[in-house]
Amino acid sequence: MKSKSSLSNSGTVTLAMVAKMAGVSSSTVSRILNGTAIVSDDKKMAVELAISKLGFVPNPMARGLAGGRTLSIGVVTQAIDSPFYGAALRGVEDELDPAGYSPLFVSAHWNPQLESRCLEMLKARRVDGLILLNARLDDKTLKSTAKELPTVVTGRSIKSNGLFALNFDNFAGGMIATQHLLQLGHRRIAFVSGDPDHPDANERFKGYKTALQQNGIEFNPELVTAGEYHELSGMRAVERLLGKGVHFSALFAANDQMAFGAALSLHRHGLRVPDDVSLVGFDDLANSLYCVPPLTTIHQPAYELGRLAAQAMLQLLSQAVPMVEMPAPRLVLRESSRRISN
Amino acid sequence: MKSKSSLSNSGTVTLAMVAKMAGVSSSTVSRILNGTAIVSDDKKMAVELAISKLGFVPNPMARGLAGGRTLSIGVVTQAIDSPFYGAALRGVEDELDPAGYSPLFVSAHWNPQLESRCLEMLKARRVDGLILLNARLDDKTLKSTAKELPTVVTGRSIKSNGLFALNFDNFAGGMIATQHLLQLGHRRIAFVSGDPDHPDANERFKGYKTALQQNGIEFNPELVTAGEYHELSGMRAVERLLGKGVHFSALFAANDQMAFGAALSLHRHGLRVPDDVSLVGFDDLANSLYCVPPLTTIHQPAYELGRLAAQAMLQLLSQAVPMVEMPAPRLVLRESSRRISN
DNA sequence: TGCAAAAAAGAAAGCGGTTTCAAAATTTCC
DNA sequence: GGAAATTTTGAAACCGCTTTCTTTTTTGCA
Repeated sequence: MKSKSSLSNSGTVTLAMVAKMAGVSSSTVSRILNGTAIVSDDKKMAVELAISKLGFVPNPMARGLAGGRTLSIGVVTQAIDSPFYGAALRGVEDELDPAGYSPLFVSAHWNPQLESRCLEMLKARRVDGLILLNARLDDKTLKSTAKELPTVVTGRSIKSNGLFALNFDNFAGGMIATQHLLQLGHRRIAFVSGDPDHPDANERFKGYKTALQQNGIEFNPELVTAGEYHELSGMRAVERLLGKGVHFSALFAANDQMAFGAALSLHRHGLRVPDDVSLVGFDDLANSLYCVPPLTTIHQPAYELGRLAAQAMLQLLSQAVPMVEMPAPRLVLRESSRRISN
Repeated sequence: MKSKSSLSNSGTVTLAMVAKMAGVSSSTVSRILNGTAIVSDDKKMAVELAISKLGFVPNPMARGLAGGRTLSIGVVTQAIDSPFYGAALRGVEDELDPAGYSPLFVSAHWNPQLESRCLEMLKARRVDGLILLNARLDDKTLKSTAKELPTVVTGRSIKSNGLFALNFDNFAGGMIATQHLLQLGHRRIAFVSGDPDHPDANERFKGYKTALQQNGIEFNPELVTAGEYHELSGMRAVERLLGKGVHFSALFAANDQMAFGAALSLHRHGLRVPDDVSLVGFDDLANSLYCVPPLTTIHQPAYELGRLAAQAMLQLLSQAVPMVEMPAPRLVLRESSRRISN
């Protein structure tokens, strides 16, 4: 019933209003806004004055429609509530924000089909670029989406036009963790692997095997059992190991979450960490530092991963060849591992 | 150098193309898309056929520009990488997605100024609604933004037009936790409070005091110390308590993260949980279930909080009066608390 | 069967910017 | 000093969709 302005046209100041107030054409205002062309100083001042006077904020919609850019970049993660991805997302956010880009987060829950749907959705929203954190889609699909949109992926090594991959050296990480245990005198080191579908899980496993081998210790399949990267699977893994009567003085879990589960299960069985079994995780989640006992683990810089991915994206967007590299894995020594007793 | 299509006009199918293929006007296609008016069945079929044949996906930009709606809703959280907010965000995501809305997440890091900037940014992006998870801005500001945009806030009780508040009963939660400890025979129950700026922290504190009082136990300020809702502050709190030589048989931390820190500190001092001191947290984070020992805590349904907030938003958006309510707090009994050992 | 009223479909005007193209204002240079 | 080359600026088309306003087609009823 109101006489006018039921829509957003009420308080909205438009570029045209700025132009009128400054006594120039809207093209000029646009050019100043985007730095698209040289504008005389006096007009520039007049426009800037008008902008601040009116409190003008460009409408991203209109910009997107007209300019073909949305200043938003799609970020597909596997689970927004995962401690690992959470940190990465924050890194992305922190890096993108000063550049004027907004991240659009979607979770694919490790489901390739869902992941493609997410991609479709992001494309429909006309994001300017795509960051895929540990995507589950195959290389071919990724390469083809990279043809349409600048893409940064993590967790795999792959090269293509418009595509940049940021990979952490999971193999080295696996080796370092195992070597650490070896140096402490452990010989029977159990391993809780991650989902074999995750390439990073396999790399960590390979690191484990290689370290053993390099130290002249035969790989014993009995000592390894599969987990699924979450706490419960870590618990179950230990149950299985113990249930089969397998003896081990140390346990290396392919990620921290499983290590937490393992620690609990060990505790339930009256085995103390690290006195009875040394425990090493992988990732260095925020609360690995605060669990009891604090967990020795391989530091994977999730936050930095996010920042780097975003940085690479920004470079891709400006036609540059991304020049970023992941830090090398390193061991964080805490209290869950110790020299073998007796 | 390519002859054409440097912009997005290459593979993009537009509504106009659908219209042409179906032999109708674009208005008709739009109407079918939005259900804005009745369209004869034969045209509808033709259009739907054309849509699927062409693989047409409406451009949200254009939609937003023309229709004034963006189908996106702004969600301001405090820290995207916090375990608590992570779960809530996932709830928001899960609820919004089927309705066709996309969340736009931004983190304010508990900084009111940053929070206003986030709001500005979201408004500039023309979101259709705002969900504020435990905002730090004052009620007045919230009420005024609610005038512009449907708003859902959590963590406070406030009523206004276009504003819906979803509050968890932190007071009751605090009482329940304390009563639990009391029932186990504890009399000297230490309390690690949260940041006094958080209204929810204060409510929990009040719950603690009230429970004591109801059981005829005098409140002893010596037993309470302030934390800041993160692990480290929980550690420090225990250090302080122990440093002052304060004796306590149980400790109630105003959130799980501080409880984790407290547990570690207790461990460092050779105090066993729960044998020497019972520990109760608040929130029931995902890994409270997997720490050693699993933490007795007050369940706060973070995921559901997110869902409910999103649900309320959807109802607000459809002009309805939101009909959602937070579940009552409940104790989750685990292994960090036990009857006092005289 | 014929005409007014209702329903369905189309034409066209935005939404708020960017960008191309052409005109006006400056420079440059012989 | 004036024509030609340049630099600034403006007018207008357009991005892809929604919506108002008409026009055309149906339907209802005498």
